[in-house]
Amino acid sequence: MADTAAVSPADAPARDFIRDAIRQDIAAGKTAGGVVTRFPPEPNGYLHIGHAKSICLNFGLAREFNGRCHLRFDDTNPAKEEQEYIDSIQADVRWLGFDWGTHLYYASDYFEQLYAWAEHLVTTGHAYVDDQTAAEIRENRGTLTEAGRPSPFRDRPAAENLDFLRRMRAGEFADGARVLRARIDMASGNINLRDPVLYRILRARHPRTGDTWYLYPTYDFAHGQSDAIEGITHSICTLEFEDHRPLYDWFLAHLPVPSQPRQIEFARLNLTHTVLSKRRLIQLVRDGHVRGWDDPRMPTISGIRRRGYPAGAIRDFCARIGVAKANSTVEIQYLEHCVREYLNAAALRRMAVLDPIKVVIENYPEGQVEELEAVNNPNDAAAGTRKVPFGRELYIERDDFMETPAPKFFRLAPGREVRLRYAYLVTCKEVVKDAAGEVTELVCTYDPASRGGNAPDGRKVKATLHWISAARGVPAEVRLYDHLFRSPDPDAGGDWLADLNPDSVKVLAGAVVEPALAEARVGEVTQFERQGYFCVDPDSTPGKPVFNRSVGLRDTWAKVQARGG
RNA sequence: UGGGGCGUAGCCAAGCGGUAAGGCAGCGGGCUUUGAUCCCGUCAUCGCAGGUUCGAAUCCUGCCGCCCCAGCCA
Repeated sequence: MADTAAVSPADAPARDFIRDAIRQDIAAGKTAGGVVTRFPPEPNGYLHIGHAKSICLNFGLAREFNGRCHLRFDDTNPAKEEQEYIDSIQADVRWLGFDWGTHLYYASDYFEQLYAWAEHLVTTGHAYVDDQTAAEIRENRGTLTEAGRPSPFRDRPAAENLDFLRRMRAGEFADGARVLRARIDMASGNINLRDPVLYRILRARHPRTGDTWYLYPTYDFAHGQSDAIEGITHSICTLEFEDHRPLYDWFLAHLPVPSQPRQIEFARLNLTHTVLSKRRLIQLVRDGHVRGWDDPRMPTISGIRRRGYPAGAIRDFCARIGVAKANSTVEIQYLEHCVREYLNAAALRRMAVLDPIKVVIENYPEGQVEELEAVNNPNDAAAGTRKVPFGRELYIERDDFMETPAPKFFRLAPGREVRLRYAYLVTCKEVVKDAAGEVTELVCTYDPASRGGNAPDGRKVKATLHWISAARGVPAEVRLYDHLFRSPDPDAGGDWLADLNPDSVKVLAGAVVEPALAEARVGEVTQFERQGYFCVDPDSTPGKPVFNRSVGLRDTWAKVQARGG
């Protein structure tokens, strides 16, 4: 399945408050060097669909404005970060279809410069070393309605602060013994301005800098300055950082930074029937509620990829949900729609019987096999055709037969004639059951004159079924997925884990697929006609392919059934 | 009760003073060798209340509701 398949993104150029702001900045001459954005993940977990929104936004902006987008790891907290995450994040961004060129950076690349700026703030009287414990600092920070109290060390002489800061760097003090704080305003209504911590002592091995540092900058002290160093013009982040913008700007104003980036905040993505917080995703993996970060039920990029969602569909989804500042939760059905739409154009059609029931065509010659021509994609003539073997013994879907057909059920039933796709019209003559009363076989007759699917007399049938030759079909395992959580908002009930969907995966070990599918490669997605889109899982073995259902086809019959009871 | 945001249909979202785009879902219909795709139709007066104006979702005022902030996390 080519990722280049046509999906028409909105014809009109995207329009949102961020693009408007950038256009204004360009018009005002504030972007002489071009528009530069960045995607700044912390390598403490795997990327998920929410990050995809940010990635598409940042890289998309760079593309639209002929600028560039940097990939920068926000690796300021070695206690939580790992190389595994650094690697997976790069793979995921690439898979999504974006390229940072030579612009791969790490906040840790700037540790030396950041430290120099810390000394600068100390020297200019804008920062001080605080000896208070973490508890004391918290205590003195005040509350939402009460101002904070100044630290007893707040007015320490600059020379003394500088000495302590250098000794902090030299590793003379224990973890947590002292911190460097900005001297701003302990009474500010914005708590971020109540003398925020700039550096903390932390003896942890950093994935990139190893053991060279005993102190690490906080996010606030690292982020804006890193943006400034890289010449980022627009630093786009999520709403929870809105309160940090005054601090972001404060650093840019008080330090001799090489550029003045602008921070703009947008609402992060929320999706129904899943969770998107890193903490929870980690918990799902660690506690074994899923099989790993790439479990097809996970909203992670790696999970989505294994599930068979094409990168192009994700990009389309991100473009269609838009960017705004209102908190919002997108229905997961919208994502599924985008996947279907993309795959409808791109995926080849095949036949597969998930839950087989045997059919014997009693008037079809024993031992005879015919190769019937089937279309690969009715919406794309260029996809060509293939041959599908037909024989006396076949399998059809158990759901496609009802001994006593319900109203509006127009598939196979005793005495009823239906079409076997690309093959013949067949009529059910007899129902064979086992001792338990379970239907084990259907005896049918076929109309030899209906080869290909149409009768010369022009008579119509109301249903067309997919089928597989019993002799030539290939056994397969098929995994059907449903939403990971039962309710739209797993949090609503108070205990999100209690909302886990016990039926989020259903394994069908006895499926049988057409021969052409035996050659499908891992990751390839095809449409199983009348059922959905299925992706070859890496668990596949030479004799037995394993398929993940990416998403089902729209099922009007299921809807009718549900409505009718 | 401090500070910062947000409120347009079930969901997402345009709109930037001139009389409510689009997509998803839903509903009705057409086409059909996938009950798929595709096609057509249908589906809101903009949180509330005042005010300004010839005219307001768009401006002003006051309410109401929701979200974020008191990590040496990001």
